[in-house]
Amino acid sequence: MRMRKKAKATAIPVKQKRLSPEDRRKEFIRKATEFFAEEGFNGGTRELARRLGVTQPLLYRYFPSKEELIREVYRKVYLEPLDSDWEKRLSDRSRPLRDRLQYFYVTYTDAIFNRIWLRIYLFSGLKGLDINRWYVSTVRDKILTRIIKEWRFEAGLSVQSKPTAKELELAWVFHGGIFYYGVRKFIYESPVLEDKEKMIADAIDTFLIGMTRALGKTSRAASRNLDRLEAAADR
Amino acid sequence: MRMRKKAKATAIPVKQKRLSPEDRRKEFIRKATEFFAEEGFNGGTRELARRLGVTQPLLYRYFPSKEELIREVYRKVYLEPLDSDWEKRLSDRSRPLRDRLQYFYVTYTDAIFNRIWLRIYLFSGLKGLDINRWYVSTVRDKILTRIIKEWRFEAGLSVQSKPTAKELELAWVFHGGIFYYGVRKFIYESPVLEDKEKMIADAIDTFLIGMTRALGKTSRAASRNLDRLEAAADR
DNA sequence: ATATTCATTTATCGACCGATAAATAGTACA
DNA sequence: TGTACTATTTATCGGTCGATAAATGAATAT
Repeated sequence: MRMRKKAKATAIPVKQKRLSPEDRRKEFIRKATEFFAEEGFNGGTRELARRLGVTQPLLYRYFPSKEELIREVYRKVYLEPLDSDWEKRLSDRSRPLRDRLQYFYVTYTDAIFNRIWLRIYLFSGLKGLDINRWYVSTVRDKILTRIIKEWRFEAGLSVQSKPTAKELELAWVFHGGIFYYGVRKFIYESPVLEDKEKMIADAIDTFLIGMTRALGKTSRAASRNLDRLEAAADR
Repeated sequence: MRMRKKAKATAIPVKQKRLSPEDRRKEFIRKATEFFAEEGFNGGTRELARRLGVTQPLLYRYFPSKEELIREVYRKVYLEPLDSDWEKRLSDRSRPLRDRLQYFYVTYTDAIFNRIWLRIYLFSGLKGLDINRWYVSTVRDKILTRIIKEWRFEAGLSVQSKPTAKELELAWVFHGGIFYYGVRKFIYESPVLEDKEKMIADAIDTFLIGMTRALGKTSRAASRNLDRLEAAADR
């Protein structure tokens, strides 16, 4: 059934305000992110403008088109979780990999596990955009490949060659399992184990053991490492 | 930029056909599923009708509204992967749990790992519909709870009590990791390890070891079982 | 052959969409 | 205070949307 008539927005006569263009623009992008996260990218510019407390044509003074505004939203959302120093810390071999993974996934999920980020990510993912492909590649090349490299180092294996397809797949399943926790909590709004850090710790332990079991059997160092890991997992 | 004018659909004069109402209806739902999977639920009824080779108002002879047509799509998609005998087979204790899990996840993912199912699922999930909540609950109560129960049995633990939050969380991360494989392949269209069965086998091995490590330590049977599992994982 | 039935098409409605042009009003500076 | 500048609003356009009513025409019964 189609809505007959929308209750006319009671035009509360708020005194017209003027903001500096930069502030306006930032505010527009910020609120547009919230708006499109809830409504999807088919949300109308009129409703968006209403929530911004301005009229719809004003949007077009700041963005040449709705599509361009949405592109700004993408840029902000996709770059947000990546502007950290996680890459450096992930490679800091003065600490055990297990601790580094724990730190990385806690901070990374602090950045992306929220309704807005996840919904924008999923909406844009369904559109098959370049930026989404770029992000997935980045996760693979910058995060998972690095994790595999560090794991190989701790396992006493060669660090030079590219990760094998099997290594990558195990890392993806691990990463995806953690990611899905956020989807369950913020998209499906399903109850989850409240202690996120514990969930991550368990996933990491399982992942490291699984990696060593499935791929690290060939070296003595790997076996020693497995023992150590399993002992650590007892904590 | 907005499209100026759509190239008029060259009205190829296909002789008007009459189909039986039942066939028409089924065909409409089938094609509508494909259509909405690609375009999202904001796809227009005119374009849908064009792909069906009929005119737009005809849709309203078979469905009172677009919303009702979409509901039929939901019903079909959400029930499709569940009309199997997996629940029985998952509980068939004459076979090792590892094999049962392998069989279940191979057949389950055979059903849901395709572009259409996954996209409809994600689109509808973002709308926060009841049927999506119902499906997630079903996965938890019928699949994961069962898996935990069977795992407990093999581990020599009590089978009576409900799964703990921690057990459920480990199972969800496992399940989500596998699910994400399908998302990567069919939504992000990212390259994945082509051998799906191998991916599932590795995920299962890792999961079972992880479960026993994290939760099964208290019983002697569990320890024995762990040894057996680790031996099996060598295969 | 003619009448009846109903699947399907043609025509059209009102609402909403993104976008543009012109009018208005807040602000800064002389 | 007056004037120039521009942020913001009002008004409006063409297009698309879901939905409905009326006209058409293919199958079926008589």
